[in-house]
Amino acid sequence: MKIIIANSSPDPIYEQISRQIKAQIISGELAEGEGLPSIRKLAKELQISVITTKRAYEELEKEGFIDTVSGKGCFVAMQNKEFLREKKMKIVEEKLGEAVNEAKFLGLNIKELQEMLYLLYEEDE
Amino acid sequence: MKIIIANSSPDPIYEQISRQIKAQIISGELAEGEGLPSIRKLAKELQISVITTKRAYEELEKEGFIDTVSGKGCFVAMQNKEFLREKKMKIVEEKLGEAVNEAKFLGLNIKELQEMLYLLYEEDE
DNA sequence: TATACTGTATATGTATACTATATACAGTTA
DNA sequence: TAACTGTATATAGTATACATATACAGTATA
Repeated sequence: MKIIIANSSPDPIYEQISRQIKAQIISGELAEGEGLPSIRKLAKELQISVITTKRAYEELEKEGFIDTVSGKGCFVAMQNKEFLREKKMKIVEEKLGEAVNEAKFLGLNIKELQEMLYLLYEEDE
Repeated sequence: MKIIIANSSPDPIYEQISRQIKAQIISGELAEGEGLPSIRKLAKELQISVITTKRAYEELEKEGFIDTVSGKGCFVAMQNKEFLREKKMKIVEEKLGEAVNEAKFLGLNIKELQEMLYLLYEEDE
């Protein structure tokens, strides 16, 4: 498994790790049921503390991307497509909700908002 | 000018102030060119430090809602409607942009996003 | 010009949250 | 038992955010 830590990045190490693993799960690069490196192994490889890798894995577990079994290891969760989809929706919904609240406060109507969304989406295709 | 500070609120004082003033400017309750209470006067009234009111005003100036003139005071900015609109758009765009990035990363298409947006907007009407 | 207002700049205290850690503990397998 | 897994607790360093006092500088006007 490839993980790259940039010390120059403003993002915390544990987040860099969990983000990269999450991306690999979503893209299918990491298959369902596949085992992840143990927190110790990964920590050694990346020259960081066990606690930090643990925290990265914790994030992933909280979001349902992996299952972790004490004494055995961490594994990519079996996720039926629908469940994964729900999870994605929820993440985006949160962000979108903030935008909507702001828009309402500022008096933008739904049409304006939709147009804006469309433009932003097409922007860098 | 009415400003209410809730010590129970998790939001910092300066933000409570700037948010309320911003709302009053947007709603027209505070007219263009109208003078705001001086940072000292407001600070005394709210029983807080001058620096805190100053900070609230700074926020407002950064966003273009007020103009502040050293030695004279702070005034609601002259804002042609178009300019105000642009500003609103920019604020919302930022939030919306985050949502779009997340959506793309997660592989949601524009149609799904638009639907989600619509539902969120209609939600609490 | 003196006075009484305006906003400004600097240095400081405090609290809180975040990141990362060491180390001792507990489960699993062979 | 040995060698691997993850877990829990206590701790330290750092960064950031919030609010402050106080000394400074611009402006108006009596």
